[in-house]
Amino acid sequence: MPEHSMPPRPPTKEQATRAAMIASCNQNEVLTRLGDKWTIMVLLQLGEAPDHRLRFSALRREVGGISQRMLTVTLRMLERNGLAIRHYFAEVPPRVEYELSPLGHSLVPTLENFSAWIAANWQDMDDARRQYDREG
Amino acid sequence: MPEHSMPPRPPTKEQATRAAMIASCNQNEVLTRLGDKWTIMVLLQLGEAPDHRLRFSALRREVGGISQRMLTVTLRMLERNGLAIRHYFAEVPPRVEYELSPLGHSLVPTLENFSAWIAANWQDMDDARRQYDREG
DNA sequence: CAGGATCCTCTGCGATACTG
DNA sequence: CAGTATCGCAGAGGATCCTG
Repeated sequence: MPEHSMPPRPPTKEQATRAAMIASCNQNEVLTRLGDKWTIMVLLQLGEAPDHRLRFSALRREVGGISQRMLTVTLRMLERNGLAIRHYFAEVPPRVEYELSPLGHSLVPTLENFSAWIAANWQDMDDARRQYDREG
Repeated sequence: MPEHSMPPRPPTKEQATRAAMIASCNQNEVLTRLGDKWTIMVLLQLGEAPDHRLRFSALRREVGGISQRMLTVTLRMLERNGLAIRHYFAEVPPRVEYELSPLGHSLVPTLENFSAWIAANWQDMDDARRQYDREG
């Protein structure tokens, strides 16, 4: 079964090929979830927002370049893992706000470190890259 | 052009669809490179190693679960971006050691934070996930 | 407005085989 | 030992169209 389409509410299978995934591999596993660029960007934006809270469209604008699909998927994943809370308002044009949970909020400082490092050092990386490429 | 095979020494094209990628988007760009799980794992392992230095096979063992191909690709990318230094010894069975550059080393503390956060909180994420899935 | 359903295109990455 | 070269496929993720 190709399994196209967006993940229906219970997103996907959780079992890897082997259930034998203890501590060390969990690190690895979790890194895979949290490490992708969209997740980090979304968490950072929520972290910066007033009340650590933004509605869908605002979040999408802030993150920039993310498709609606990926934002949905990313947010669903954050909600599922307890990092974000979804507030749904059954208004006439529906409004949905996403808020960092305390757990999610506790991750923000680390991500901001990461972000700051990049801001401070991407030039150096760029230079190194250009030199590497020139040398062939 | 399908472009299979491993990236020849100058790894790949660097230009995105638009060259118009200034500051904010660079963040995004860099996150894509550094954010993947293998890169982080490799940097962490090198950071922990004596002299921040390990040979290829040792590194592969430490990281665990990484294919030889991905380790090569990851290391090449770290070298290209000035985060790691490749030391080649033209011995009879060749030996290659990878060492963190000062730049690469400066990133390690942040990654260790990340790692520590995961170790401290993956249980909570797990619980949240199970509950989310139960509720459907 | 928020997001589900589809379709379709890349590419990440493992498996495998070969070399200096 | 530390790669390089290929093949091949599952899955990530964009573009679109459609609703409550």
